Amino acid sequence: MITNKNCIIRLSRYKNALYRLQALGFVKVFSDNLADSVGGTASQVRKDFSIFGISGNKKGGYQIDSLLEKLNSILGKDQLQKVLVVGAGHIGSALMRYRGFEKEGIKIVAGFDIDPAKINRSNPVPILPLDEAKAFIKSNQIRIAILAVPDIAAQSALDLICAAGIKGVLNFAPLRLKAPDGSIVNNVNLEIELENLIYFVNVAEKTK
Amino acid sequence: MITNKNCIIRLSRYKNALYRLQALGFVKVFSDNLADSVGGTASQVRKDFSIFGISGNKKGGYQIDSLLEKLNSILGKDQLQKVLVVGAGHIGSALMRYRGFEKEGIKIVAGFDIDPAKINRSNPVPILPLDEAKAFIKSNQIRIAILAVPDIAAQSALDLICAAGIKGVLNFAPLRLKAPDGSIVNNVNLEIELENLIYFVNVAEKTK
DNA sequence: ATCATATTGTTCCATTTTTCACAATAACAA
DNA sequence: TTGTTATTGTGAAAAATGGAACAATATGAT
Repeated sequence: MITNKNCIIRLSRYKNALYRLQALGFVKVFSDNLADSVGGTASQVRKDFSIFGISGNKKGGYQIDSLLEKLNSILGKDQLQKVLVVGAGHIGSALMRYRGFEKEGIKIVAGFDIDPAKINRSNPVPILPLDEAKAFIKSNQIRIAILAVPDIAAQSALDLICAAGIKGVLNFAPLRLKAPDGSIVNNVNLEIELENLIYFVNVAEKTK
Repeated sequence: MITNKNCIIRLSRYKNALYRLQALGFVKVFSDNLADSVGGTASQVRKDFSIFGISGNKKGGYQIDSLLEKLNSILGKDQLQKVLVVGAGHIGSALMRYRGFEKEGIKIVAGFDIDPAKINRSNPVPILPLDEAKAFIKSNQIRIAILAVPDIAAQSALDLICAAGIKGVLNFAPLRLKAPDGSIVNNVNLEIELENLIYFVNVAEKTK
C-alpha cells in the first residue's frame, strides 16, 4: 500500500500536465516529456506509473486519454467531490469564492459559521449556522471539509464535523489538531510555509 | 548544509509548541514532550537540535527561553519580515487581511494589482499598481512575496518581482513556475492538497 | 524479413531520512 | 560520598526515497 504522499502529489501534477498537453493537441506522451513538465526524472515517472499498474507502449509512450482516465480514477476524480468550508472569515470566504476548484471537479457546497451575522442562505455557496453542519453532512454525505476557523475553535469544530461523518480535513488553523479516529487531517500552515521560505532565502544569501 | 525542508518545518513546529508551553508556565522541556506536541519521536527532536548545534542538559532537558532564542535565530525571526502580496483577488485580499502573520513577526506591507479598480493607497495594507512594484521592492528592500494572481499572469509577475529583488516567493497559482536564477519559489497548491486528501480518504475507506 | 532505434519496465544502487540503542553524564537521594 | 536514575547526544542500523542503468520489446526503416 502506498503511503508516499509525494508520489500522490506527483500523480496530480502529471494529470495537470497531461491536460495541458492534451489541450495543445498531443495524443501521446513519453516519460521524459512528463518529467520535464513537472520537474522530475523520467525514471520516476515510469516508476510512479508502475506502482499503480499503469503501463505504456514500448517505443510508443503513453496514450494521453487512457493515462488521464487511469490517473483520474486513482485520484478519485471520476466523481464530483463535494466539500464544505467551516469558518466564513477572511480565508474561508476567499476559498468559497475561489473559482479554481471547479475545473478540478471539486465543488464547495456550503460554508458554516457560528457568527449569526455571517449566515446567508441565498449565497451562491450558502453560509449556514454551525449547528446545522451535522444534519447537512449526513444528509448530503459529505466526506471532505476545509477548516478555516480561529485556532481556539479549531479542535472542537474538527470533532464536531468528524462526528458527523467527515473523513478528511484540510486544516488552515496554525496548530496541530488531534484527528478523531478514522479521519485524516492535512495541514496548510501559511506561517510555517513563509518561515520555511525565509529560512532558505537566508541560507542562500549567506552561502552566496 | 541543511537542505531538508521537513527538518526546517519541524523547527517551526517546535518553536510554536514551545511558545504554547511557555504560556502555560513551563520553563524547561524534554525531547519527548516536544515530540508529543508536534507528533514525532524524541530521537528526532534531539537529532534536529544536534544538527543545529543546539544542546540541552543531561537529565535537565532544554531551557525553553534559550531554546526559543536559538530556534528564532535559525528561522530568521529575530527581525520583522516584510512581505508583499501580488494579486488582490479573493486569495490575495484574504491574506492581506489575515491577522495570523503578525504574531509571527511577518508583516504584509503592501499589495499589488494590475486592475486600477483594486488600487487603494489608504488601505491598512495599501494596494498599489503593479507598475510601482519594482520601485517599492527596491526602496523598501523586500525579499519575500506571496504570489496570488491568475495562472496566466503568474510567470510574468514572478519574473517582474524577482528582477526587482524578490528572493523568495510563495506561489498560490496552481501551476509550475520557472524560478529566476537566485530566487526560490515554494508552492501552495490547494487543488492538489485536496486531491491528496481525497486520495487518502478513499484508500482508508477501501482498506477498512 | 531483418535490422536499428527508441522507449518502457524493472532491478539494482545511492542517498536521504528516520529510528534505535546505548554510552556519557548531570541531578538527585541516601 | 557513593549510587541510582533520567535524559541527552550520537553512532550505527534500518527504512524510505529517488535515480541510473539496462534488458526487453514494439515500431518503423531498409
